[in-house]
Amino acid sequence: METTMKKKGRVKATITSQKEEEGTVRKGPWTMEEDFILFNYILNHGEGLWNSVAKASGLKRTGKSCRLRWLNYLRPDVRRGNITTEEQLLIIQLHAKLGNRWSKIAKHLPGRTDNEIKNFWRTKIQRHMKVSSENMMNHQHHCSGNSQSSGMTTQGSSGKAIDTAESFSQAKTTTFNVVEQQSNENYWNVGDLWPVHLLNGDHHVI
DNA sequence: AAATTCAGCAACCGCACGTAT
DNA sequence: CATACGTGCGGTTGCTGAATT
Repeated sequence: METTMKKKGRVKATITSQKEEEGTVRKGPWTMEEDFILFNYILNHGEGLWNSVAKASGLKRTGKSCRLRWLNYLRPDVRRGNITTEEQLLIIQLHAKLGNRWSKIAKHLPGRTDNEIKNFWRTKIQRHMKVSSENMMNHQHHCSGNSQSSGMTTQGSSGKAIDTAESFSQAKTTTFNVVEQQSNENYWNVGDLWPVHLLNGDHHVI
């Protein structure tokens, strides 16, 4: 997977968004106004046909960007932060079964997005696994010396993390405690957008 | 108190796949 | 059947705030 050189995306994106040239596609963080527009539009017209959403709503965003914003943030049933112990375990188990099929895993966790699960996995679990495997390596050096199989699979490009569930759930009971996360204070609450929905008297979505 | 490092997360990109023409 | 287009997915980047030095 050669993706190391290919993206410098967000910095450039932010700059262009600041310049705000006419007719160009906006990138980077969403503003509250944009959220408001998208939210309202989807309430009135429903999800799907994202390219049309992007055009018809007047947003200078790509359809992809609109979709992502809706799915990961604006959607009313989306739950953010505070991944419970049960959810953590479920993620581990599903990942052992499905590999990096984040959207599949997300389907088993109502309100969770593939992006959130993916981030959770990378930041919390993968990091933990790395530490564990380092510890294990040290331990092996001391004990036997020649066993190559570490028992840790850090997930290659397509493989499944066969042993991660086991090792994680073991470790979890002893050392791994995911810090309860605050939902991002930097962002306006989706609830702030809800009154619009009610004002419109429009209930046919959701 | 200031500088530096680390961790978390939103959002981008490219690719793959499905459907329409 | 071939091509175009729209959508979804997974990997990656880089900003930001928190923690540490």
